[in-house]
Amino acid sequence: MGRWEPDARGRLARVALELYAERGFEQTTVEDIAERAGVTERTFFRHFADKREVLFDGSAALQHGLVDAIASAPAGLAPIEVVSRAFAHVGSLLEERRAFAHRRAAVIAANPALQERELLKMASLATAATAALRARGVPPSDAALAAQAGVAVFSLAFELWVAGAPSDTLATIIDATFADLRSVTAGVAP
Amino acid sequence: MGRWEPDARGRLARVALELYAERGFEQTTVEDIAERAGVTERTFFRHFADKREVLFDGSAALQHGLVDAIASAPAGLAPIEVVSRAFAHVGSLLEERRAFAHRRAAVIAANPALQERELLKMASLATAATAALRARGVPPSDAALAAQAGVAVFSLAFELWVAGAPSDTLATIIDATFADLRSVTAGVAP
DNA sequence: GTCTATAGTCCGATAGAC
DNA sequence: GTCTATCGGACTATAGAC
Repeated sequence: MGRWEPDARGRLARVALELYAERGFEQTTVEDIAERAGVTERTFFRHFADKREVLFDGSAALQHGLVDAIASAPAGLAPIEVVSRAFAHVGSLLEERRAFAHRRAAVIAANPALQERELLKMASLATAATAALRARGVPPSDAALAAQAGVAVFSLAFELWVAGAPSDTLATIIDATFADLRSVTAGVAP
Repeated sequence: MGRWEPDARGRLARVALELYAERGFEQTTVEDIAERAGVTERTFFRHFADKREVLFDGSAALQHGLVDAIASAPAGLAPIEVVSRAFAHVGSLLEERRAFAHRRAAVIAANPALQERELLKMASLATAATAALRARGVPPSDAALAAQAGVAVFSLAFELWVAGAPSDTLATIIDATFADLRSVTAGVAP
């Protein structure tokens, strides 16, 4: 057995969410997190660039899932349809972590500094989606608009999912929200 | 004549943009800004909540302009049309501060921490637009989608404006981008 | 206007895994 | 030996408290 407990990174991420939920983000110091995870403050900062980033450890995987789904969509689909299917796929991935996603969303909703970081991750998602669409041959401005629209729909659908009945799946809500967006941008009542 | 030079707030905002442009956001301390503006560090934090906020002093006025434009739009317009006109109006306001807006955009583009704050302001704009639409009787989910779509279009159009030819006005680009969004979400090539 | 807690960086040292 | 993860301490700037 080694000198240290394994998976310091995972422990830090779990403990941070716990403490942010218990006493709030600002009332929690990095030292508190490190202590409960059984490491030093210094170790926290080696794994995470700052105090917020610890809540966004899964966002790179999510982005990869989205990009892969866009890249592997059937040829000939309209860009908005590609994006719609890709986000629905990502939504189904999140469904498996429903309890975690809800707890995390509550913590983020309670603090503007964390919302800022979440918005940055969403913007990064949009940039990655734009690039993936362009790689399929979609013209730059179409790609950017489809990607931005997709992120807007995803964010809204995620809110509805968290607030709504447990019976509705995220993927279903995403599909419905894309349909609503089409009606709204067409200028007619859904 | 008073004991202090007037408009410390305005001086701080101008000096901060200057210094962030000269040597970068992170390489500038609040003390640097306060010193060049002829006040103490303490005074800076009395006017601005943090080092980033000093670049977003005009965002409340922008939000009011948007909300007013939504509230005063002709009755009977489709929500997306209300939003489109309101953002075009806001765009025409920015046109008068073109040089400033471009310098500010360059500084923000150079630093992720500033991008985060900008994204939060955009999210706040979307929330305010959603509320203004609901006040007109637009159903909640339509209002949120139209507002989010509007912010996405505005952000994209702003980027194009900054990157593009000086002859194109922001309002014109916004109108064109809204038209593109309609095509893209309808699933056809623009 | 002063004082202080906390975030975040930089340096080097150490201990296990391969 | 090399690579990687930990720890310790000193240090600056932000931001809030008094």
